[in-house]
Amino acid sequence: MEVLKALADPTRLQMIGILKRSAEPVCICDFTAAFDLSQPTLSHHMAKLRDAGLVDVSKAGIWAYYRLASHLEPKTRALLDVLV
Amino acid sequence: MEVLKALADPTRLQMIGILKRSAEPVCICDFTAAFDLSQPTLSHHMAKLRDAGLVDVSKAGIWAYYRLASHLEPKTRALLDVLV
DNA sequence: GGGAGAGATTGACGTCGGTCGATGGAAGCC
DNA sequence: GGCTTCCATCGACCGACGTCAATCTCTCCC
Repeated sequence: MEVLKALADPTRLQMIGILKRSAEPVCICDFTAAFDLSQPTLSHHMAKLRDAGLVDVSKAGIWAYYRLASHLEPKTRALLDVLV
Repeated sequence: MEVLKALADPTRLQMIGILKRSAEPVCICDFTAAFDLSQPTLSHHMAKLRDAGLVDVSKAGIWAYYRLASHLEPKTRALLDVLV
């Protein structure tokens, strides 16, 4: 349910799509370059995805690298396979 | 996307679940009995589902019978199979 | 025609959510 | 230490959403 709400936003769905298609973790700075939205807004969206358990974050020095959560529930994974 | 927003509400997701599990069309009066929400609220939710193309409605005299839309996109059908 | 019942629509209210600017905090570099 | 850069958080604004009471529309039946 919280997952569903997190995905029911165009920006976040696009974010998840990028993360799903990317083998490498992606830093916020890449999203700010791609999305024509302010950095706080993207950070807010990423927090929603994080709270929903959809992404994992790892900080490396100054940068924060996000990737699709490694251990998703089968139901959630099926959802992502349908959506993105 | 609009489908996703329509499903990202507990009441509407439950409604869709009822319709998906029911072989017979369901009238609004059945929902008002089941949901402890006012009739206008349920009508409003049903309108959202209708606008998203998720349900079909057929009026029979006084009653309005709803059922899962007969021709759903494969993607949408897969979504429902995962969610409900 | 007139009354009754089912459902849709309207108007209003409170809350939630997306967005931004400003600020805060941590890490690296001079 | 001081500066810069990246990211998170805060405060505020505004539009969207869920909810209800009241009203409207339509159909059926007397």
